[in-house]
Amino acid sequence: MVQAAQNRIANAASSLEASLRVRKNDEPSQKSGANSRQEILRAAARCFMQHGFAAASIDDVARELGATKGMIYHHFRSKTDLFFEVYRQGMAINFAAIRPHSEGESNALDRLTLMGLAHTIALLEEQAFQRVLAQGVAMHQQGSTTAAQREALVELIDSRNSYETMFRSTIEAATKEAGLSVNDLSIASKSFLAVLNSTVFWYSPRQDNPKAERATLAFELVSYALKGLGTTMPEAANEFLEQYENG
Amino acid sequence: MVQAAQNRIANAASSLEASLRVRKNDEPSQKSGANSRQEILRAAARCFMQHGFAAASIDDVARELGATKGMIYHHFRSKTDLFFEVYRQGMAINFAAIRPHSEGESNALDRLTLMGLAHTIALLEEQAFQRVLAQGVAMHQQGSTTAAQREALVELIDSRNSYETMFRSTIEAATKEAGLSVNDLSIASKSFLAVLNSTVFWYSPRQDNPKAERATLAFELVSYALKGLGTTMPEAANEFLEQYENG
DNA sequence: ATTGACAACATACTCGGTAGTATGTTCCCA
DNA sequence: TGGGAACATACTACCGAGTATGTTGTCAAT
Repeated sequence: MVQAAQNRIANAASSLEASLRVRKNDEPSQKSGANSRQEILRAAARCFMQHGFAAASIDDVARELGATKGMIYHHFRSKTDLFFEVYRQGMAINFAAIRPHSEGESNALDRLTLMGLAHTIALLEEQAFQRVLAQGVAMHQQGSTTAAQREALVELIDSRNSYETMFRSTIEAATKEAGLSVNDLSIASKSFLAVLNSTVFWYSPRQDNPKAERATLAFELVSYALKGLGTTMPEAANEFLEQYENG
Repeated sequence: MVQAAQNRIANAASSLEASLRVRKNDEPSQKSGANSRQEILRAAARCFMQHGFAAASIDDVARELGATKGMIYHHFRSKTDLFFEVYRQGMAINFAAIRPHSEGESNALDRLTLMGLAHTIALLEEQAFQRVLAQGVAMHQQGSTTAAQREALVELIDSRNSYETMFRSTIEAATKEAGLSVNDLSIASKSFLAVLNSTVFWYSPRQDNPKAERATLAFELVSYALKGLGTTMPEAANEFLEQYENG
């Protein structure tokens, strides 16, 4: 089941990239088409970020698009479904960011470092989606009415757990390989991610050079998180960040 | 202005302790009196924690107390005011927890460690209030109607900033005294607190021995946070935790 | 070219929930 | 005994989710 959830998330990720590519190649003001769904998701992410799920209204999202409720409800069954899709997309972005580095042939510490850097940069580049993830799904445990919503809910929770497990097992491997000072693996994993995720609450992008700023911020955070595990930043980090700033 | 805010927060803290003491000495089922205000705050904190500010209704809070709206609005002007008071109380709890250790005559690293431990334990003991703090006040920036509310808002923000500054300056002092590996002081402070605060999102108390569990959890978290700064837990931690578990 | 059918919205409406208020009611205390 | 504190009850007004229906463009078949 977790694997199925991951596959669906991965599909959502690739369809996201596809639609983004389509939008670039199409006419600039193409209003119709399947990418309107993507615009809704982005606008919804901003609204949910600003006001929270309950306080954000469907009309707010529509207004941000210069549209009306009818459009939203043409693409999504309910406000809850819309929120879940935003959440899925956020998770898909994160999975797409770290997966390439979770299976590299290098050692575990390098993998962990690159995963952390990629995670943090994805966080900084998609703040809106990430703050929706930070809001969590706990609130919806109470009042998910339909069966499909409950199903979607456990899928999101599975996906989030699977994501954290990827970090935890990499930390575990690195602990064995490099002899880190990890006492409680669960607490260490939570703390590691907490450091990286903390940016969404206080980072506001500067104007001059966003890419360089994100790179240095990610470096500082991952450096702190690694020191918390009892190790230091490996050389592989510099290579990755240079590639990011140029690519 | 910041100092004034701190004083008012401190007053709220001592009045909290006073009312708690009063409740213990009074008859067990004393319904009337000034402590009903405290019960409202505790119930409101639980509701705001579970559903978030917007989704939690005044009737929910009243129902949790076996009362009705009229009682709530007899003590608080509006839902926003109630939230602000919960927030103030949460900050007051935190200030009361760490202040004794922020002015001890020991070295900066000891002070930082004890502040971190006290902060984390206060977090674990008052989850409801702390999750309200985590929700933040950003949402209310938009729609604070009355002038008094806007004033209260900046006071809360000042208070929060003042709290973080206490940690930041202690980290700065410890960096100079003990030569920590802190590059960016601001990022280090944010990360330090992020590790300690992360518990509110995933900690759920066990039944057997809550005090011991909190002590070990706080130890692990502060240990991680200190390693992130490039140092290790000093001996003063053990003394503090033993005193906590017995006192 | 015409028609019909469907997608992609906009408009107008219903309806339940909730913040806030206005008005009792009870009890205590001066 | 009367006045106010500490509530409960009853009511209003509004906002927002969801729905029902109208409108427009497009495309495909005939």
